[in-house]
Amino acid sequence: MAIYFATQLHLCMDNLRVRIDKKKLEKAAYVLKCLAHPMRISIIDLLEQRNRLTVTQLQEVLKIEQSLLSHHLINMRDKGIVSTHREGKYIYYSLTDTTLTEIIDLINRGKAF
Amino acid sequence: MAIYFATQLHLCMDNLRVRIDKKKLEKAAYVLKCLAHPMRISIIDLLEQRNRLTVTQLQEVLKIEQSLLSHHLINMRDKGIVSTHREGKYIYYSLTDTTLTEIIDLINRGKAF
DNA sequence: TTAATATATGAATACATGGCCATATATTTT
DNA sequence: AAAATATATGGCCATGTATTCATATATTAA
Repeated sequence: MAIYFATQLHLCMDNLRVRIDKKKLEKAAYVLKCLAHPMRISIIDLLEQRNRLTVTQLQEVLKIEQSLLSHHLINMRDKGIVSTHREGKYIYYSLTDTTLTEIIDLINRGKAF
Repeated sequence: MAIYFATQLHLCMDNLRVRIDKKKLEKAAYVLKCLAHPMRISIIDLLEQRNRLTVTQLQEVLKIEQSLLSHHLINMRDKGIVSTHREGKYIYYSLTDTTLTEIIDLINRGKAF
């Protein structure tokens, strides 16, 4: 009876598969890990409002230490979430993908959040 | 000149604010942290397909060690991402919020991922 | 009641991350 | 050229996370 049930479970799972391939799973986890921080979510929210901001401008709004902000920004840049553009002594940061703002919007509405 | 520019930046940032309140930021980061793992993304993908699955069923598809899967599931349950329901010796896991599947869908389409 | 199955828990360990500080580099202003 | 400004980097430490292993608990089957 136990064997029967187990077999049944087994059969029943035969056509169930993870639909996302391994590479994409890893990339997604990698990027989500980067989203998963209050400060970085804030940065995304700010960049959504202004398109591009310098480190100093972000620092002014976020009120955090310069090097900490820099670490966060470079983390985000390394993961392809933001891109940079230098203009004189300023470096402008902007979002690379609107998917992120959609995720933030979802978060703002979701029950789980 | 430098002072003028700095002042200008300052003024320009006056009406820029993070639009998400602190509590929500923290909750979002907390939940996203939980999404940010290949195994847990896979679990969400599977639960989206079947509505509810036992640990054994998940284990069979994911081919990972029992206690590791258990740790992941309990992590997800603690964060309100999944809920459980016991039936005899089986414990069924299911998703609590469709926001998550929307996020997974976004991930599947987004450039950044 | 004993054995088997399903699931959870806890300790141990390795590794990653966040935050802080000091310092380096690039650019501009004086 | 020197000082000031904007940004990045690297070391350090504390804390968090993933994984494994051993063991515990709950339920059902024998």
